[in-house]
Amino acid sequence: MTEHCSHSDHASCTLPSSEQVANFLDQAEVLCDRRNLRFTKLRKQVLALVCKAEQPVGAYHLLDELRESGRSAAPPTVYRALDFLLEQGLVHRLATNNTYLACAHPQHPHAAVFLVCSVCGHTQEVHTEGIIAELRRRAEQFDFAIKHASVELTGWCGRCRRSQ
Amino acid sequence: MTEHCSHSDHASCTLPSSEQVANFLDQAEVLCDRRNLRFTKLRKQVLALVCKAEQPVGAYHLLDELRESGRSAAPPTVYRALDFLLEQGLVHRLATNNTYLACAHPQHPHAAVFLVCSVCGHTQEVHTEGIIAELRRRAEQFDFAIKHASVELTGWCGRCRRSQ
DNA sequence: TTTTGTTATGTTATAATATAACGTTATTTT
DNA sequence: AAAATAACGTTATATTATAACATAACAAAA
Repeated sequence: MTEHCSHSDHASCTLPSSEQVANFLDQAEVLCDRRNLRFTKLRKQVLALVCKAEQPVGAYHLLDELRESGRSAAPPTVYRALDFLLEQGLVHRLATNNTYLACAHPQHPHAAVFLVCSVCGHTQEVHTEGIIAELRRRAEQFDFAIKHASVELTGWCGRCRRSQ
Repeated sequence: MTEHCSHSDHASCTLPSSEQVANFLDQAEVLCDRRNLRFTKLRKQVLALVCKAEQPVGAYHLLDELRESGRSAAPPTVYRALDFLLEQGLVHRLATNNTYLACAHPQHPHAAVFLVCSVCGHTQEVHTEGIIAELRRRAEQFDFAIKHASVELTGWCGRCRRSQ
């Protein structure tokens, strides 16, 4: 698992080129091995589907894809796999639209900020530790210890704004 | 509608004392009048229910309460009222747990940060314009214009932390 | 290397959350 | 008063997620 993001803009690293997907899956396998967890065929397949999607996907979309692949699958099939991947920090869940996307930086646990375009659906994971640290400080002032930060910013991406 | 919060800690102003609820409903009515919108009996009743709840409530809980009050109600009844109240900034929706709570400061549109205790459910609206402004700046760096910020911090409140 | 325990998955059913569609009532405007 | 608009009633259904229990796969111990 690489430690640093090679992108200049600090946006999502999980672009769906097949090479990147394959690399990401390999890294996920290493990560699970190190944690003595089973990166089963199902989990790998679900992660691959999430990973190669251009945009965050819904659970039932993944379910359809699993079925199309020939596998017998029901809702618990996909939710259980997603739960595992969420716990391991390999995917994120967007609460505002009930979708899942591959984590850009599974190597170290992190809270992330998501920019969700309400027009085209394009979603970008931005990792700004500064923001999260500031939120943590503010929460502490209220005697509150953050376990999970859901920061989802919905609006218009530049592309959609310019094309009206 | 008062312009400034009287609390020292900048937490939620909507505590469920009946006096405060009545005051809040009056303010909501004034706000709707000024906007030439109808603060109907249903909308008032739903806002009252949200407002007097000690914690954020689910839509179907509100539905039950409407029915208990003798009114004929179905899911659209409550969702339509909630949609209106959301649009007017009188209530917020928490995406992480599908609940609704009265807005602490409906007088001016604002994005808020929520501290949600995963143990006792206690939820606090914190209004830190600094955080939201900073998020907006960060988003701008990505050519992104925020329409809505969902910032929900889940964790342990001091009370639950101290009692383990 | 069977036995045993644990983890993961299959399967059916159902819970929980939310909206579509269309008819009726109430309110506002003309 | 008539027409237009907005709100609400009602039925049905879509969407998202979990409960519960059986079977299979894997790991650890004997």
